[in-house]
Amino acid sequence: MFSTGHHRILSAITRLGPKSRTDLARLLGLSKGSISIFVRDLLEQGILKEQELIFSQGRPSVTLGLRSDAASFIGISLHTDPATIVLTDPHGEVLARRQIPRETDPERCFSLLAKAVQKVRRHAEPNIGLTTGIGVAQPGFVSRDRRICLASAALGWRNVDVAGELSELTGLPVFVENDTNALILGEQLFGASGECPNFSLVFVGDGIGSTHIIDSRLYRGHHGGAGELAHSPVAFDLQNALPCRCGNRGCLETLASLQSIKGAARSAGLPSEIPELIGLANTGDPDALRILHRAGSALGFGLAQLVQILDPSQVVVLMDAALKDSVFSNVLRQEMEAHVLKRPGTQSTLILRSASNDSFALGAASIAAQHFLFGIDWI
Amino acid sequence: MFSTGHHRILSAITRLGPKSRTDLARLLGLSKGSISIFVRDLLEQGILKEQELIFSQGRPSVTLGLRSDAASFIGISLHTDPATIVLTDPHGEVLARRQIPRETDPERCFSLLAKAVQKVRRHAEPNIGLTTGIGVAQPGFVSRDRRICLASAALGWRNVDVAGELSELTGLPVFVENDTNALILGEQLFGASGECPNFSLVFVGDGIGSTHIIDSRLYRGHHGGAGELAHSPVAFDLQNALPCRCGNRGCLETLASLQSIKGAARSAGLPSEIPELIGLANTGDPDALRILHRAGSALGFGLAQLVQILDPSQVVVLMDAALKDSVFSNVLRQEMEAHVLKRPGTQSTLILRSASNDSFALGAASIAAQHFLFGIDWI
DNA sequence: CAGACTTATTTCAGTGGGTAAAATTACGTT
DNA sequence: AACGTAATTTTACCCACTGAAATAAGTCTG
Repeated sequence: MFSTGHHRILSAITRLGPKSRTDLARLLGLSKGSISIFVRDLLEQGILKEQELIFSQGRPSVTLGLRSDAASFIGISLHTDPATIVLTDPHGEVLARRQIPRETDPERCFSLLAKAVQKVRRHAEPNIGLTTGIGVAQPGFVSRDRRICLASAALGWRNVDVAGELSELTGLPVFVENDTNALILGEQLFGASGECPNFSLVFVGDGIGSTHIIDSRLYRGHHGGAGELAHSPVAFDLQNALPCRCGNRGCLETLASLQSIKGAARSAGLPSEIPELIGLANTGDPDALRILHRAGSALGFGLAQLVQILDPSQVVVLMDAALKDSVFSNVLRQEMEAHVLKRPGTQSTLILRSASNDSFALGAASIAAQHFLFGIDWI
Repeated sequence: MFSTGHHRILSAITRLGPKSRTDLARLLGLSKGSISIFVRDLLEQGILKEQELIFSQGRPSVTLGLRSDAASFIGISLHTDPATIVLTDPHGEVLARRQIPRETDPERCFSLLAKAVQKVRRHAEPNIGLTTGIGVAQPGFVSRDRRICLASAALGWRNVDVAGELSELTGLPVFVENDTNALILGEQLFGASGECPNFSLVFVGDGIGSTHIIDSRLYRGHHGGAGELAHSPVAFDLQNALPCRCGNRGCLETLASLQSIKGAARSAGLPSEIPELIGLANTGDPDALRILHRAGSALGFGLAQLVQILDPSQVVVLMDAALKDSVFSNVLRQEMEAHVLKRPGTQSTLILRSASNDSFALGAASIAAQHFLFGIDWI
């Protein structure tokens, strides 16, 4: 239907914002003639719209933007227990959302999800674009073709044909992706990092997840294990190195994940819920401060490793809102800066952001959006 | 002259070894018809040759291989003081070599290099391929177009137009690259890692250099600073963290570089030359053992970080031959394995290799070779 | 050993994704 | 109204590549 030319145009406009035909020709290295034809197709299909006239000398250029009703996308997050289902437009605006219990039995899970998808679609305004696909974000490993869940400890799944089953029930194409990968793809498509060809994202939750966009593409690692920053070693002296559930010692996860923070709080006789712990720290409680300090500096240390090895243009750290506004953040930033090579003007920037409820589901939806907008081989 | 089709064929054959036309069609996703035409051109130009008949059922397939006399390439290493100049064939065989003092004054340096290049070319057998280009491997930062040395502390150069000057003097196209980058490109083209789309290389010398091939392409980092593994932090507890020349504390380089090993040996009143130190360690000297052990485990620790963050298919560590056959290697491997997530069958493999005198020059030559074989946009 | 079969390679007439340049459009300015 | 400028469209053409048919060069089989 659409050729790479069409998809490249959509890619540029989604990432860089509205552009004129002449801009696109320059940007993509195509002739104005080709752009003209591609754009006509996209206008006819109701995917682009002529948006704004820019006056200077000569004929005004007309910027082309994505139509909000070009299409719509379903995103499903299985990251935490209430599973989240969202319906978004091509700009990442949430048109409808829903939460349902996350079943671990595949059959029942998919059946509930399919029903929720129907409800979400019916619940949305009538004048939205045709829904073109479903993205699923789930913890664990996923096959390279984005169809099969190879293994997920959290869900207890092995070799579950998620795409096949869910596609059968809903009649829509389904794309499955690891949850943190989905997050960074969402950041790339819907977020502020669209122009960056090289950046990394780290998610701090019960565990720690990381992923990288390299050369504008998701980098999975050779065995699909890139982004195991959680198990990057931070404690060199084995006396202090805590044992990790992975069997090794000194992993970042043993110091900086929410689980480990809660564990440390419990051992110190403090409340193990994060908001309470941060409240205590704010009152100056030395134990609470010590725990948060240690966690923050461990993460900063791990991020410094990442920056030294990959030199991304930016690192986005996504975390609980409470955590983001606590000592944790400050220490994290300080410690990272203390361990990163100083080269003025060419440093990687650190962006701290609080995760929303829909972050993962939005990321999932962005994968379906990518497939619609950019075509199949942009994986 | 040659289209991407030709270059893709050469790329496949260089990396994967001789292949039949049908293999190439399948491998590159082109029709047999196109391959036929491209191959005819390459045979006519004397770049490929029909090599071997493979008999099975049906018409035997004929494998196509690179002709050794298709072309020849100059590689210049400015990595250490005697600069090395080699002339190689397309397989990375050294046809002639020469060493000259490494001048730091650009004018004089280039003039000497140009003369050495002429001598090397004259010195080689007469029946070799036309020399098509010069690669230069040098410490420091290089512009993205591979022409200018932006900054090199070791040479004291800033914004030196290496390609321009050397090209003027020799009449050959010149490609400049950071030394460690040249190393990994040589490994990719001439070495055993050609098939790997994702691998990393770490060089242990006076400093520590690292680079990554991601998706078959050299990854430089967003500011050209990927591969600063040397300044990745390994010492978490600041009491033990040594100050690094970069201004931070606890960098890998403060523990595992040859400089730091020699420094530690000197402080302990031991001989500061590596072979002697290793000799001592072999006799069981506790101080020598301690120093080598600490260096090895620091590097293993850093490599574990790299593996966790990037998940390469393999990590090649290039070092002094003596070092490679010492405790250092064993400890390095152990420490890395102790800190890498265990996932059977999908681990990154560690390859230890001793650096030869020509390693950097060969890497440099491989860049000229890449340009000839793969065309300009493969950077 | 002839003919059947199999597989590799070449030939050849399209096709689709582009390009380059001329023509057209739509503004401002004089 | 005429002119200058820059954006866009039209038009004629190019070329890399495809798919199918033809050809080549072997093995296998009765």
